[in-house]
Amino acid sequence: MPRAGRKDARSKLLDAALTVIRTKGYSATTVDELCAAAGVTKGAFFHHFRSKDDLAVAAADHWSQMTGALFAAAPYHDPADPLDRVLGYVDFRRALLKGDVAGFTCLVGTMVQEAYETVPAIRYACDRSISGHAATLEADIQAAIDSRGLSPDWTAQSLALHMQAVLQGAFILAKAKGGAAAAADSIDHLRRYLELLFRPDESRQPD
Amino acid sequence: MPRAGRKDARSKLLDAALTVIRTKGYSATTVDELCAAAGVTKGAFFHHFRSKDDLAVAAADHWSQMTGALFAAAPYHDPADPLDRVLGYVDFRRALLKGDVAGFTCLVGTMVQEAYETVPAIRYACDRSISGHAATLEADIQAAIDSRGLSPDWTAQSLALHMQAVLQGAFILAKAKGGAAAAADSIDHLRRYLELLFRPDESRQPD
DNA sequence: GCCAACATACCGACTGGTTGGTATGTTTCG
DNA sequence: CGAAACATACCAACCAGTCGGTATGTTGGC
Repeated sequence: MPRAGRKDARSKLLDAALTVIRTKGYSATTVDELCAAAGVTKGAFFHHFRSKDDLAVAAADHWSQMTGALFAAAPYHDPADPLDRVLGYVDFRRALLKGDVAGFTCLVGTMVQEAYETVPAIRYACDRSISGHAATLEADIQAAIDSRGLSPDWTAQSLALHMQAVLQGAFILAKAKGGAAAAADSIDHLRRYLELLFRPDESRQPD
Repeated sequence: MPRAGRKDARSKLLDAALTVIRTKGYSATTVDELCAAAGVTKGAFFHHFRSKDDLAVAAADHWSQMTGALFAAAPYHDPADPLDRVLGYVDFRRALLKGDVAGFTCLVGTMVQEAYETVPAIRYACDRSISGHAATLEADIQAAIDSRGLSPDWTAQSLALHMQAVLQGAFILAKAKGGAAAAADSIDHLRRYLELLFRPDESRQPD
């Protein structure tokens, strides 16, 4: 166990991986670069990870933990109405679109694009991260369905995944356009969709 | 000018780039690999392209041309009601989700994720491709707005881009899950959103 | 009609730097 | 001490890009 308080090489490498890989992509990121960004040597890298791909899997799991803690502590869980919790989640995601593009985009969305076919272990880790995060929304979505007596022809799970798809697509727009504006617009459309699904009357526009 | 009928090295390299890069990602794709897939030599590669990045830009433009022709010739332009044309586009995109994941995912969405920060020229080319394609939907969306006398607080352009975001996000889901099912569900949600936006009455579910 | 001059398309061996990974110390801590 | 946590030195494979050369037109002057 490393000394508490001071970060060990493994943690520094994982933290460095989050920023470097989100900036340059996975394949273009070299082990030396990762070591330099983390302030450790190559020996430390291969002491903690068997290979670069092995670090990618660990980084995806680390990402799941970091984001899991962030969303678990976020205030959107507070409202009594489950729909407000779901909409609060969307608002929370939208509010995260600040600063550099690399700062708010998704590690696993980036990595799975490059490695889905060539490195199955990375694909599995990214799927775990995305699907696991989506699953945290399912209960609130289902409660919103039940509270309004709806019986839709879609599932809470598919809507939760769709929300992730919109976010991932918004990140691609942000990368292509070099800014968050289009991504924010897309998240606004997602919010509007949820309003229309669950509050068709109130959200109808006047003639 | 190359002999008509026989493909020249440049075209073969661009065609090979579409499949290889979509399968392995841009950075992980080597020039030698591209040459092997195209059946040409390295000399031919650097005769036609100054660098690997130069080919990426040309491949993005080639992608725009190929997909532009595909969508221009598609039957979703036929309906008289502009909303039906927009919905027809979504149905057409959904119907394209067949075969291998690499076969239906997007070249420029893949490339921009890796190169948005490091190679500006590639980012511009990918933005041109995505935004140019989205622009082909704007007129129909605007006509659908006008035909129903709506005055929404969103623009036709933002909705067209949102549709691209959903598609790009759906591709990421497909890559993470190793199949098209989740992507198809997401596109279904996009279609439902459009129905709710433009036909709130008819698409209301019965109590 | 003919040939020199030039242009385009392509070939493939070669290079110099880079990359993931290894082998072998050294330090730190219980 | 002994093992885990690093550090240093090194390597073989690989990779983008180069370069001299060939084959096949194309153009223009006489």
